[in-house]
Amino acid sequence: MHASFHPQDNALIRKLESVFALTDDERQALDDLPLQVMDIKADQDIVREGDRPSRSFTILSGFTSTYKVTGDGRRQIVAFGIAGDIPDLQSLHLKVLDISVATLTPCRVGFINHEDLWRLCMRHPRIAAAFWRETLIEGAIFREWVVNVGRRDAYTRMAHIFCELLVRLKAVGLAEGYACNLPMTQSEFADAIGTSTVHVNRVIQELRANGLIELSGDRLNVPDWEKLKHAGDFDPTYLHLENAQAAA
Amino acid sequence: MHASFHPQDNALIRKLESVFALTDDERQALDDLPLQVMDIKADQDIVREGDRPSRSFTILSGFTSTYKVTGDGRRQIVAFGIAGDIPDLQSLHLKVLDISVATLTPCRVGFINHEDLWRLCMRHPRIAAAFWRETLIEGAIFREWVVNVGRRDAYTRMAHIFCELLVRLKAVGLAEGYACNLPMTQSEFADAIGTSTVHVNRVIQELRANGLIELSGDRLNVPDWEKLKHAGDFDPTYLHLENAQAAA
DNA sequence: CGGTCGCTTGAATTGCTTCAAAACTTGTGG
DNA sequence: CCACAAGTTTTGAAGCAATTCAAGCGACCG
Repeated sequence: MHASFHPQDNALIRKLESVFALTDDERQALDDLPLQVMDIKADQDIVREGDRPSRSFTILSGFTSTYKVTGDGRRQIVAFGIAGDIPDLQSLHLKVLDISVATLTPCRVGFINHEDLWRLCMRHPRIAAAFWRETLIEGAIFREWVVNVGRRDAYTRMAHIFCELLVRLKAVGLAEGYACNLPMTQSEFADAIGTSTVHVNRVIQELRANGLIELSGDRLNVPDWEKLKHAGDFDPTYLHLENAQAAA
Repeated sequence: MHASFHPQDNALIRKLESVFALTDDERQALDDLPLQVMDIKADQDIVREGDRPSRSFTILSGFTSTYKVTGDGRRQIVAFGIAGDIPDLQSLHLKVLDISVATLTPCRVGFINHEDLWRLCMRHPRIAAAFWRETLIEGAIFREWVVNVGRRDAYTRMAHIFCELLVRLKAVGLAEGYACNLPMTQSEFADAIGTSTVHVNRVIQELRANGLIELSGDRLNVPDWEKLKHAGDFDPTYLHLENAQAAA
């Protein structure tokens, strides 16, 4: 374990605590969970499609992308990972990974052996249920992305992604009001919304010109949340957040 | 419960049995699971976005579509349901439904109270794990659909969907060789691959002209599986089938 | 200070949409 | 058993959203 890491830095535990009140027993079990903490630089694959991992990892800090590559080499990002997420939790049940996960920024991640995860789930059914629930929410986000890419134009799609990221970051305390850090490049956004980089650029400029976003460098600010929500056809229900005001 | 229904008709139990060998105890618990069997005619919503169901349902026979509708009324189908599936199992953990499920054909479905499902999961952790696993595979399919809609052209997309449906139907014994029943209309396929109905029609004709599919009425036949797989950029890994030959 | 990476702009091209209408299929009631 | 209605498939033509290619600009970094 990394010398300077303490359980209270674990965004995953903080997230679980926000869903339901942990008993002392559960809290202890989570604190005791062996975590191999590792710092990874930006633009590195953490796991790759085809891997058969014996452990999963939680994001302690930083941003990741979950992606697949088509036969002719086109990349599609299917999810962004933020602090508290376990992007490859599925590998606990599904032996072969069908996705790759890469860092978008330098990341601190905590690897957890599947063996330890299993033990935790068996002894603490409510924690098992919470993990299951997390994977179900992840699934709900995938569904919304299918809709986004399948039935919305590029302008709406881009606005939708901004909405989703802001709300998710808010929910884990990584947004200040209607502003947050977004380290993705336009080319990464393009791979997420299924368009070309050039078109993402034009659409972002349009959003800017319409006063819906202020985006410079890594910083996003949303001057009029209701307008952006409307432009992005965004309804946060699918994120299944408990504290609904985070989704306001 | 419907008079003429017997547990051995339950495609869900057959599917679980194909994943791992059930103990007598588990088998008994599944057979005893109270199931409210219902026959539903074609093109009916079974559950709707926004519902807060106290039960889930398994498809005993027939086909369903899982869909969402955008603000401007465009429909996107995010999944097709076949016998053995539990399209709204997520509602066990997520109170508000973020999707609607409709019948594509007349369907026989079995409703299971969440209460009973919870009891089953608590007493039989391996069954709970199998259900969790099913939802994870569903998630893997959503991811592949994001890639399909985001990064493949309409011709490839259509071929991909045919591949996926054939393999899934094969896995539950609903295909004969490389042929199966596909009751979806071209307009439903369009909503699944995120294009217009007109374009689906042209693409299907192209697939036909290239000898990749024979499709008439509800019947699909694939004369050259390898060619269709290649045309659809299809790799069945993401379906996570245990008996790999089903995916050959 | 030169090289790499990300952002921006313009112009030509294209895959797909939209609109419109005809041909075919299926189910229903007289 | 035929006739009609309703839904589905097919075809053509015009239009557009987004792509591709190409080049210039700016910022950061070794």
